[in-house]
Amino acid sequence: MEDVETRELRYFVAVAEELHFGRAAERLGIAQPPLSRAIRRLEHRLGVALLDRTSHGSRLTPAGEVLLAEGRTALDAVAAATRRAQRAGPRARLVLAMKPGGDAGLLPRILASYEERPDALPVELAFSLGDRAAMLRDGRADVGLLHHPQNDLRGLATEELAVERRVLAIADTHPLAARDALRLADLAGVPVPQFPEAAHREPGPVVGDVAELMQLVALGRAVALVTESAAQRPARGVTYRPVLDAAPATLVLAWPESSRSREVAAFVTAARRAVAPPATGTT
Amino acid sequence: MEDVETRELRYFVAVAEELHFGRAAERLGIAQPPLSRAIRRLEHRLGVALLDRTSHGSRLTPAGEVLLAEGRTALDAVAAATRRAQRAGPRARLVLAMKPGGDAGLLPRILASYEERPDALPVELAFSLGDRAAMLRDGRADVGLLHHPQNDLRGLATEELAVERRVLAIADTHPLAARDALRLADLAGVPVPQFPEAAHREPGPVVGDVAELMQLVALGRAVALVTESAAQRPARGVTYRPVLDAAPATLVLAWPESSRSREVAAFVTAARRAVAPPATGTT
DNA sequence: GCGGGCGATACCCTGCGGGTATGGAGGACG
DNA sequence: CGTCCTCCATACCCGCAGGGTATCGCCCGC
Repeated sequence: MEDVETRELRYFVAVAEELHFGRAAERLGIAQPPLSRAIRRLEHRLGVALLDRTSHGSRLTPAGEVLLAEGRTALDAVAAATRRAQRAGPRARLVLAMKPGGDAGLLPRILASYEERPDALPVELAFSLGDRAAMLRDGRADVGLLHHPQNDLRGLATEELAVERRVLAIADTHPLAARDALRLADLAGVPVPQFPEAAHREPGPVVGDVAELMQLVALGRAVALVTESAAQRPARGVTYRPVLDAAPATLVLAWPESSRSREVAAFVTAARRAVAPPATGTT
Repeated sequence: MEDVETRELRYFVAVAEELHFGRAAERLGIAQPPLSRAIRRLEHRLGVALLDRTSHGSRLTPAGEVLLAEGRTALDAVAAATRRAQRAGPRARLVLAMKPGGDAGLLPRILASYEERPDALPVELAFSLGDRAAMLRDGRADVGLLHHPQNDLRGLATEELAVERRVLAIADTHPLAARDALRLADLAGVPVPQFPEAAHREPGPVVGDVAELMQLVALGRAVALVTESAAQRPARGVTYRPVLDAAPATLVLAWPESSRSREVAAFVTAARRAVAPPATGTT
């Protein structure tokens, strides 16, 4: 019951993800034998087998599955601690993670509301098409604009900001664009691009930014479900069509649930005030 | 931006809590100079000062405050990962944290419901008067019976089980026992025992278990607010009196929000089913 | 049966984490 | 105002853990 160092956890996670000591060692930038030894020592210390080694790759034991899942969140927590501490030094600031255009037009009001506070920190916007929830979990961001249920909000506290319908971005020339409204079933065979975000080995083209995406859509090579507010910006060759049975997306302000940060709390309060219609406010 | 080892975090947390390198080193079981070096190296690597050293103790910088809070949760996460992995090995089991008598009488039904499942694991009961929420956070337990708002449920997912009124346990002979009902204000000067749980430097006697507590109450040296169901068990020399304005306690089943464990999910489902009145169930 | 791929073992070396001894600065107190 | 005491930092040393190279043993596929 000694204690486990983050290095050991990183090693184990690498092996568990690769299921191959050689590749894992390469990814970690070390040689294979020290890695084998480290994992072996870890198993010995915990008193459980983590991997079933065969001569053609390895497999996780149940304990290994658990350590993979819990170890990832532990590594995130460690990374979050160091990053947030660094950010709290001189030049302290608040990092807001969001998808470009993913604010439903609310961001100016929210920022203005926050910046009214005398103790407001500079707010740094971190645009990302990737997993913004992960940015909150590992400390790259302090607060984020996310969508429910599209994002996995576990471990995050949230404040609902708006509910948005989603529409389909599609090429003018696409046969489906001739119709006034669509259903999800109509999209069965159509390629939907994946951001690195959803690189869950799903099929479909992978795009890196919004411009690429719109290019693909205009060319008729793909379609994309976007929120109604994002569809305000016209793009050449692209039109928008309602999808009758697409679940709406709820825009939420999210932050790590464990946060006791006064600054995050202040930002959340300011955002809530900015979004709530003044009439509804309970003074 | 290297990476921070858990040892370094433990060292920093010790220093941050003691605000004294010598005492922290003693607590950690090492000498003071290596500790100083480790903290210095950590500050250097993060690029921020964590402590303001004076020749009479030290104080935390803002970055240090952040690292203390976030570092604690990170250490909890690491501990949770290893403990849960160990528990997932052979002799896998589910650990349920609860206060003795803190189940509002629901536990037998919950356990029976869970044990009906063919894949049910053995359930180990972990009785604790201490911080049961912390047991979930650091992996000593998998699920817990907690009270809202008495427990800090941040980072935990919960399922409401019951709402309980709280009553005052008081000695027969106590002057206040003569009255039929009390208000919180009546308890102003009366010592309320603290469990190590609430050892927030509050005044009042500290007790280690329920027997000690009841002894103190019977002797008139203390009173205790307990849930109505816990008051079912009579104790010699102790009576129970309603407290009109004591906020009720909600008994909740709680588990780590980040848990993806199939077993925890099964237990929660079983508990929900056991507690919901059959009529209300949406078969 | 043989070759190739993968993990384990053997062995060495460097650096880091730990120790003791001591210096230097700042506050308390006579 | 000088002295002492407290506390952290520096200097120096040692041992081991963590990393590297070379090689073995095993199993699977051909």
